[in-house]
Amino acid sequence: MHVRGTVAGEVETKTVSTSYGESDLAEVPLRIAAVGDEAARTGATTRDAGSITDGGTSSDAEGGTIADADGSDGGTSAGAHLADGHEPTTVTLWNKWTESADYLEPGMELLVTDAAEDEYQGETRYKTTGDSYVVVEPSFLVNVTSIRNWVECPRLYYLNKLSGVPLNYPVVKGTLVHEVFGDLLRGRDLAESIDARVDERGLELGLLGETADAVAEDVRENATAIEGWLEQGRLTEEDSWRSEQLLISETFGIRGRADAVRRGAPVELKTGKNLKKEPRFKDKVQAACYALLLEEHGGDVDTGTLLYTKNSTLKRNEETGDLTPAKEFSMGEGLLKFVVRQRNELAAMEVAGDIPTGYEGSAKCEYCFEQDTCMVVSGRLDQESKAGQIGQALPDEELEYFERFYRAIEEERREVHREYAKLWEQSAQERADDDRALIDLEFLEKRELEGGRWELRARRTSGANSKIREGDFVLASDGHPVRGNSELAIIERLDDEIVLTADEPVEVTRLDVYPSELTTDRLLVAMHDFLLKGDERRKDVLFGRADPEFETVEETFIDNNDAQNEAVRMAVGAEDFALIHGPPGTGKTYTIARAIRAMVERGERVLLSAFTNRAVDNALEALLDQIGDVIEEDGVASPTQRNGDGEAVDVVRVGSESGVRDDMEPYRLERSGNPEDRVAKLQNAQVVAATTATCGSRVMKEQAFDVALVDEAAQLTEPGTHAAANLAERFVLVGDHEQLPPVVRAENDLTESLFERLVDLYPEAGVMLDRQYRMNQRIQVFASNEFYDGQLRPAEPEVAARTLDDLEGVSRDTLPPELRDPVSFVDVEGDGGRYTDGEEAARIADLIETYEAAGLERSDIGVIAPFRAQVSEISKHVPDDVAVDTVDRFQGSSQEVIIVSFTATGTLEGPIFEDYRRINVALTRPKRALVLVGDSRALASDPVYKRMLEWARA
DNA sequence: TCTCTGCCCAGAGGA
Repeated sequence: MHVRGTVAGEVETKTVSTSYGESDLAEVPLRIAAVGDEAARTGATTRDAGSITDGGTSSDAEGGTIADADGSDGGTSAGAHLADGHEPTTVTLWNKWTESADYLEPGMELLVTDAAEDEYQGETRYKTTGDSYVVVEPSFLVNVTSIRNWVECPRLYYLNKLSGVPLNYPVVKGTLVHEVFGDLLRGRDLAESIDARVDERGLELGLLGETADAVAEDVRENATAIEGWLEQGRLTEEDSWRSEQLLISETFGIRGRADAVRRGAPVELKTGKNLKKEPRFKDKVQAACYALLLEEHGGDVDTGTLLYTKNSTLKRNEETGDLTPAKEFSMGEGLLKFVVRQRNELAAMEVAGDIPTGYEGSAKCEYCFEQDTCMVVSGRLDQESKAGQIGQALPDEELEYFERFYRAIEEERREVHREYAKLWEQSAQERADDDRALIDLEFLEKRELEGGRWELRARRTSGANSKIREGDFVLASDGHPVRGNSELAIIERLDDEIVLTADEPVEVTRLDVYPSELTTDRLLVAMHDFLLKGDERRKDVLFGRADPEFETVEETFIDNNDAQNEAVRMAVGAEDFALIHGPPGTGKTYTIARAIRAMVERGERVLLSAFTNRAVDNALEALLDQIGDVIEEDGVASPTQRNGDGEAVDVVRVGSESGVRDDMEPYRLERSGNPEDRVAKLQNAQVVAATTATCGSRVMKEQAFDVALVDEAAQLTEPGTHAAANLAERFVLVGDHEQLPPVVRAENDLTESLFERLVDLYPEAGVMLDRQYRMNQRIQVFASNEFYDGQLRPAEPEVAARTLDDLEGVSRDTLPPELRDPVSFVDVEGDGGRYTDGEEAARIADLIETYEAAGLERSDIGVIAPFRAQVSEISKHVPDDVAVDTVDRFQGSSQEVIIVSFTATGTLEGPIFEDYRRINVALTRPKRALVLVGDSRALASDPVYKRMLEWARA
């Protein structure tokens, strides 16, 4: 039977004499969550456990045997122990599993498979058996490559995570050969595959200075060896192959993608050489990880195959050694258990937030090719390290900064891991309710595509929403993302009918969001680069050791708005950085565009970035409008724009097809194509626009800029801002810290943006744009007084006086008197719902009808609510062409009329109302009319909302 | 259960 629970106290380790001699044991006090054949193993709820039908994994079979031998039945004892699970139960871990016990701390999760029940002084206990695996924090999914790196050296694993892997040819070639291998397994023609795969990586190859022909030849050499070996196998035996399978083990807490699975056993491809008889140890470890994954998915694996393709390209006379590419080895239980113990050590360290020293492993530093890097990082970060330290440690404030942000980023990572665990810990319905899955789909068809991939189609049977979008990676399954038949797929189209592509066919009935650590990884690397690779002068300024400097610029860039003009001057003249504070409607996007144009005219190369694709595209559009004036004069309609002097300005948007807005597609840099051509396109671009996440990509990290301009900077974490700023000599941040802060999963230091910190630290390095072009004077008053010290004013009399009367066919006189003022309040007591309010929704529907009757277009009206639930409630009451959304999603846009639903009865409770920046955003979206709908008693209970009420009713 | 965007996934290799 399997035992699962939470460590409830200190672990006691001792050595005892047994009939086999001396043995180690560790006694773990465990608060038991589940005991049984299935529920405990998977950590699933009892209800979920019942739905599992295939009890076919080998460990289950063994588990059953042990339970029978003991004469006890896991299923029945489960209920008994769950009921009195408050008192910790002692679980004894024997022999080598005591190693894993060493990492246990109270509060950690522990799983013991195939445990035996024990009576000791009238108390029920559990102990490991010969078949047991002990898994520490099983819900923390560790990557196979992470385990592989960790086994090589824990410090190497850490360095990889911290500094990332830069673009280099061996890695790109290795990836290409793997892709071709996958294609061959799916039956694609070799020559065709090579051409297609090399073409797809045109941009990267170009950056590496490679030509398509040379790379294709190199890949062909390796791939031909594989092809030959595959042919041999086909001739001699009935092979069943599966390529590139993503596997998740909820028992062992491992995830990974096997290159190939042949007759149920893993095959790993390596592009390097190995002249020894045996595979390298770390390669065996990798294969063993896949074996564990495959066992959980119903296999029984006792061999692994390593394929060293370079072996077959070597000449006999070059070296004496074993030149056969394929090396098979048998996988014993000892290796599998070793791998699990290593995984435990890694998981425990990650969960505790510790940093490895290298002493955990046995690798010899003098043989390590990362020795120098390791010593430098250890030295500069003042970390204990087996390799030793070189260089001077960073100043204390920088070390403190590193630790603070490392901790914060790792907390974010653990949140991502919790998302993985929900794949099996939550039921399908819970996942769907959480918008993380689309369930109950009707499978329509599968179709093999050219190149061996598959197109899958399914239809929705309900109108349920989810956060899944086109271009996303999802787990497509025939029922369960982890236990069922499941493939990593890409959403190609998402209407009532859903179109996906995947490597292998699945009869899709369910789609789950596949969480990604990518953003977290990039934040960590960005912080590392800032502290360890960055410019000393920048650090002096950002750590308050030197003041930011500005070159005086006399030129007038914008002649009817002093603050905007000053902002452009500061942006252009900044030696270090400049800050542009742009409250709602103050033309910050225009100001950015003007500043970029000025920089480009000075011959500078500019990076334009923001957190979201939408913000990047908005800013890019404004820039194109500026330089676009000249195109129209010249009649040049191409992505190459011309500047004021008639010189070509090359603008490139870097991003994925699904991320970039359709009208910016002509500017998007396609990654595939001829390497020389691709790289020229990027290197010649004077303006490159990309999200901050993309700025952390290998391709973007090869680029250098004079200036980085970051829009919506108040919504970026500090490391996120570095991702863009690291690529440039100086930077300009544009944003408004009185609007919404960065979105982070955990409560931590990431919630304050670099923008806000610098505004506080160096107010003189910034300008606030104080003229707004959006709101009627009456609408603007509250936000101006409450959030901008009364500094925000209408840019022109026309703006101050704008009303609905200005719109064609609209007359305020036909509105009821209470709606004629630009700001009105509609008191609705509400239905007392927590996250919805049907009465408010109904009232809002009436209001929309009233506005329509007065001649307003429905598309001119927007409705804002604090909760997603209320957004869908309102959507049920109002026509489709009225935009209804959360505050968060309305940021950055505006409407003629905005109706705000407060969704609170009696009191204002909950964190959503505590952040006043959210009301600032909601109240500053309208141009001509704002209607607040809510319960006046609730609103009056908070001083800020009370002032808002007084203003609205005045 | 408060809000929620990014990112071709994970792994690719050197000695």
